Amino acid sequence: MDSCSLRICVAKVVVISYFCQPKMLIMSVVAQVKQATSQAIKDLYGLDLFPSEILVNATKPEFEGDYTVVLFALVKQLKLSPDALGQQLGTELLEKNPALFSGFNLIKGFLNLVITEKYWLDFLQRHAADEQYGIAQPTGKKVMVEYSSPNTNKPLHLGHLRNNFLGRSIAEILKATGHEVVKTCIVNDRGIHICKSMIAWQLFANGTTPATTHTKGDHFVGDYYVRFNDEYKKQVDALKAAGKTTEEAEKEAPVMRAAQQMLLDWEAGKPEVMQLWRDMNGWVYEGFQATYQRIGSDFNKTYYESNTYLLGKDLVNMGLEKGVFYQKDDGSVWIDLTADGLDEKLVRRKDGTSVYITQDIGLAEQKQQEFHADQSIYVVGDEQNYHFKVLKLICQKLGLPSADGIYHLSYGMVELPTGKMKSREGTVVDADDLVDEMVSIAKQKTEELGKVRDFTDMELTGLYDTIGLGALKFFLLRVDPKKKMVFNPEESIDFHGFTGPFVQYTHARIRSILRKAECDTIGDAGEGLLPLERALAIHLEMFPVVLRDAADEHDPSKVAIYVFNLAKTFNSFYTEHSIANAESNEKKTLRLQLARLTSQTISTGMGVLGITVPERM
RNA sequence: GGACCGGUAGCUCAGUUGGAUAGAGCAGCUGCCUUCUAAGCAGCAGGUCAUUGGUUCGAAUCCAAUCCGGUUCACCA
Repeated sequence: MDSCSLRICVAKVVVISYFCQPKMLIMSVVAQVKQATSQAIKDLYGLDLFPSEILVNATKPEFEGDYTVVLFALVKQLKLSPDALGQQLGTELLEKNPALFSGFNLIKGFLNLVITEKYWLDFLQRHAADEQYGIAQPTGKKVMVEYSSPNTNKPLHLGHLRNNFLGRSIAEILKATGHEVVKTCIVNDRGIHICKSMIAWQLFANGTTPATTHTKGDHFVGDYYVRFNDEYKKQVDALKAAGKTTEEAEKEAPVMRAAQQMLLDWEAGKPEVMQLWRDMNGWVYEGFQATYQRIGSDFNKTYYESNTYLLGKDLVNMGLEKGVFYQKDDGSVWIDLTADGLDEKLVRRKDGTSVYITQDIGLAEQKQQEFHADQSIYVVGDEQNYHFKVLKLICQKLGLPSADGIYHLSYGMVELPTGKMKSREGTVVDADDLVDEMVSIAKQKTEELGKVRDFTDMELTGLYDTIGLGALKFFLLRVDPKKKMVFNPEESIDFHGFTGPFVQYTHARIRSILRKAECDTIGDAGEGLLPLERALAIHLEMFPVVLRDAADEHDPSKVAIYVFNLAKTFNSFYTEHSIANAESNEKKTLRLQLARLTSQTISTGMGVLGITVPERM
């Protein structure tokens, strides 16, 4: 099989259970509504319910109110009519929580509650100038996130971008929710696929290098990997034409034999092979580094398979002693997972060498000893779901301390409108090319609009990168990671609607106002919240909860969706009400608070997605 | 064959610990720039939530079966 099925990306994250987090100074509105409702039911009917058992939704726009308690479940337990229960509960809630509720109405089984104006005004006053809004206090928990994890035989492609953006983002989300994060990467720098590039280089390169050909190193090496496969196919065809079966031809093709010999030489440490291997990997790393820098990937610790591929051997012995593993007559070592609904799995070949999963067992243990993380997240494609299920199970059976913390953040493949990307058909979308194209379209659109003609060249370059990469990252992160997604070049290049540039644009507009308006957010905000002002405040208040949900579910798309809706809400408000020329000083203060907190929240939200937001665009 | 994942508007996606008339964006159609950036806003149109049956006050959401698509089950990584 093609070597692109190697572990392409891996990342580990530790999930911290909710109750471990320090209490937020102020509970979210929804939490308060649940709490108050729980208390009211206890006082009125003597029924003890956890706040979490009470269903509270945002009130639908067509009804009056901010949040809604769904009564049906309670109706049944309390044997009351929805109307009677709603009236009693609404009255009680209002009476006991005058600072929280200012009114209620009842429609069928839904108790719609109006939150007091003062609550929202206090909320804005408290956070308007808070640059840390949404950022949680430290939890004391440590999480490892392993992501990116490339092979050194070819450049990064579109699939790697989803992995890199996800890994980086989940790391930032975990940081924002108070966890200490260690970002790691495992580089697959050895094996038959690397040898293929090396053989092709020896045969066809005439000693050229990235420097002499002015080629980015990873692309240079990738070209020889392709060259190998071309040559291999040619030789196989020739052998078949000479009467060999397909199987024989594939085995006997001279380039394949040479690659296999080279792998043996590498394992034996043959000096000239090692030198070539180091040189070519060096070229690749230089290329990767450039790409990583551009897309914003970085790592606290990089592991190399050439160092880790022998790990786990002692753990196999331990497993044999413990009786977790068993040995077959031919000497190979296995674990029987049929009782867990899985199959038997080989952990050591009959020749004594270890297999992929054995290395991973060893590496999990090494990471644990090195960093003592509470959780270890692997950002790896869903084609390896089975692998990680088995990995965790084996580690658990071995009783390794790292076992329970293993979490596979599995994501779906990125497909094109025409179907899957296939290197043989030349439909692989190269990461560098794609980034270049996005940036160049950002340039073109920006020039068309002509709003930043006074920018210096350096500022313009920065802006194009911000917008082009923002569009790309947002496009890949706005979808639930678990699901496969279709990358439509035309749609992804759109800068309108549910896109990164839409959110960035909203931010730039707000910043423009704040620059001119002297940011006067302290002061009397008056009374009489208008519907759009209230809607924006409600939206802003949800941010910390959204971040926490995204962390708990390892899902950056929650943040992307939130931040888009926030921008949309702001834009409606912006169109309808003037901020700088508000009807009164109080209104101006209030709207500046709203604007400032919105820009801050957009900035933080986009920040955890790895997207920067411009001051102007 | 076993296991797992998915099927929601023409397209790309939200919504799934069961709750109000299933939501966005794009594409299509109407309006809105002498006023804080129109990369924007307001509106129209667009649905058998794969199919069938079940559970119940209530199902896109839960259960069963079926159809379709994908991944995986290597002495590959």
